[in-house]
Amino acid sequence: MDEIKNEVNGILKGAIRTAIEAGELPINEVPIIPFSPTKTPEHGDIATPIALGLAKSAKLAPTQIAEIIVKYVNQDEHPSIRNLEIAGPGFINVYLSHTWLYHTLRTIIDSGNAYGRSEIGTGKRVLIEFVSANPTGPLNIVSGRAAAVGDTLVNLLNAVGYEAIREYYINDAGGQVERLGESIDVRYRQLFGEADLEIPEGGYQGDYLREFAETIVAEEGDTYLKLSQDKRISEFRDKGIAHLLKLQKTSLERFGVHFDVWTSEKTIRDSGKPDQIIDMFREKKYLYEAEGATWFRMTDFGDDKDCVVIRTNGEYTYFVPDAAYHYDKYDRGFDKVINLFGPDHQGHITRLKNFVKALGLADDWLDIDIIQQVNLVDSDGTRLDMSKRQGQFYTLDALIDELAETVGEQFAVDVARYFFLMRANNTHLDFIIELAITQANENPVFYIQYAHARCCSIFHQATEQQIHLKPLNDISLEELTEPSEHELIRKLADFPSIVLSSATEREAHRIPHYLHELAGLFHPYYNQHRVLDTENIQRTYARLILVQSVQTVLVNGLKLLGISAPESM
RNA sequence: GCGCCUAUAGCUCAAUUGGAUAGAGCAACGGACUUCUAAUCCGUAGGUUGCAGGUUCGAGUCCUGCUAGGCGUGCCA
Repeated sequence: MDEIKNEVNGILKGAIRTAIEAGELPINEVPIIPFSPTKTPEHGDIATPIALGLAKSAKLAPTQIAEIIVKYVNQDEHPSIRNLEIAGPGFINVYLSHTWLYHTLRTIIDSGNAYGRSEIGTGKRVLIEFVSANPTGPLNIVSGRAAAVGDTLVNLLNAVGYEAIREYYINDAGGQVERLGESIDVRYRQLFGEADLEIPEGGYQGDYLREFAETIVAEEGDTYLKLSQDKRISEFRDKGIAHLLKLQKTSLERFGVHFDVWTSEKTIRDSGKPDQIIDMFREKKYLYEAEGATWFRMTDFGDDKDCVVIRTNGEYTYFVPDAAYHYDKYDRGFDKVINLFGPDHQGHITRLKNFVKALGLADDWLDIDIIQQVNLVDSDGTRLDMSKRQGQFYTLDALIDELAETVGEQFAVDVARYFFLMRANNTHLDFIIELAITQANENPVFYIQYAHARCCSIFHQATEQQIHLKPLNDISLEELTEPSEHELIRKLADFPSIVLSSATEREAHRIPHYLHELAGLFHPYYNQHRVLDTENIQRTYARLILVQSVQTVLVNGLKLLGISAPESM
């Protein structure tokens, strides 16, 4: 598609140049030619609104300009163009000769699992940090969404040439993990008769800590009661972090997400890098003392408030290790860094970006996207509210468990990933459990997977009928004359540009939509036309190539999403 | 109060970033299995894109002001 677009681009530019030289187009230079999508086949294969754009500077009616441009295209010299048409307010619709369709199929077959890949990011290293949940509880649904999106984003960036990695920041230092230690301490002592002890303010109420305390007692008995409270809490903190981190890792592995790098906040703090950051900020006069604390002049960067970086008790607020962490990312040589944050980190975005700016790094070096909230919608339409602090929350594991009950483990992961990926990141996502399981028949995931299974089935049948694929050069693709076949090929031709734009715009949801559309063209085709037909073996060979191409794109697309492509269902 | 996000068919969402007649899927109704898998297909229906202005050849998309919801907002992360 891109090749042919370039060719058409060149032809139109040539026509415009000649028109200017002939004095028919009163403009100074040949403009960049925009292409707009053709929604229906009546609009041709490629369309451009260039005449609309030139209307103002040329002081001519758009249709008039379009006519002039078309007049200067010598169609005899360009066999790839079948026809040019002026339509609507002045669009130039380009109808391509069918050879490009067949060429597309050859490209897909030749490229195989590399079809869709491109090289815009070659030589650039990108780090994507996502999930990074506090090690104070199991992963919840929003973390699951972030995991699916981040994982796919890395796949997408790698597909377009970047060298992208997955990184998890472990918040194993600071106030929250202190509360974790205290909470475990309470649960532990409750098991030794102190029933009226309560979880402290800001602590963690969830049952998982009760269970964890029981495990400790079962394994080590009352040994911790002999320690001082401070010592005991710090032991429990470290034990708890290790335990919950392991739990999170297990959930992520189950969900098919493998992080390349795990960075510990505690390690960052202990490295002395935060101290260097503070020194650097002090040197640059970004800091001042007030009310017994040390403040950062956030207002210098356009924010409406300054913020505390060293508390009155002498400890750093999380900003300092966070700034140090990002400087560390920079030190590791990444050309670009992307963070996916949960909805509760809104306020952190501007500040972190400002800190990064204060470190002297480029404004667009760090991009931060919010992965919005997920509402689990119950069968009766009620939304389950989730808050870790109140102990009432839906874990990623619980969700997969629930899905797996009806559709099995593999599909449960597939369905969850698809649902998390099908919506734009910044929209609130309603996860309708009913649609994911009870109505499995109408499920978009199955719809796509079923299309793939049907492709496989056709090849299976072909083998049974002793029909064997021939080399591409021996097959006459001109047998593919049905409009539905051409429409399918056009859709297949779109795939690389969809992958490219999803990657660069970080809009992973376009892939699920695209695959659903592709399946939506394939199923009707399958129902209306037989692929295997011994009466017409030449056409059979050609159609098998088409089916193989569809299969290839489905596999490549699903792979980007981390969703399986079953051969039979 | 201020900042960010969201508002599109009964429901959940798209719309290639300013392009042609705003599209899918659910849910509803009627049809199609001696056929490469009926987890499929075919047909019917659904809209003042939250409201009011503005920018221009052209606005769901951009600017302003409202309305409603979500999140955030100087020593939690």
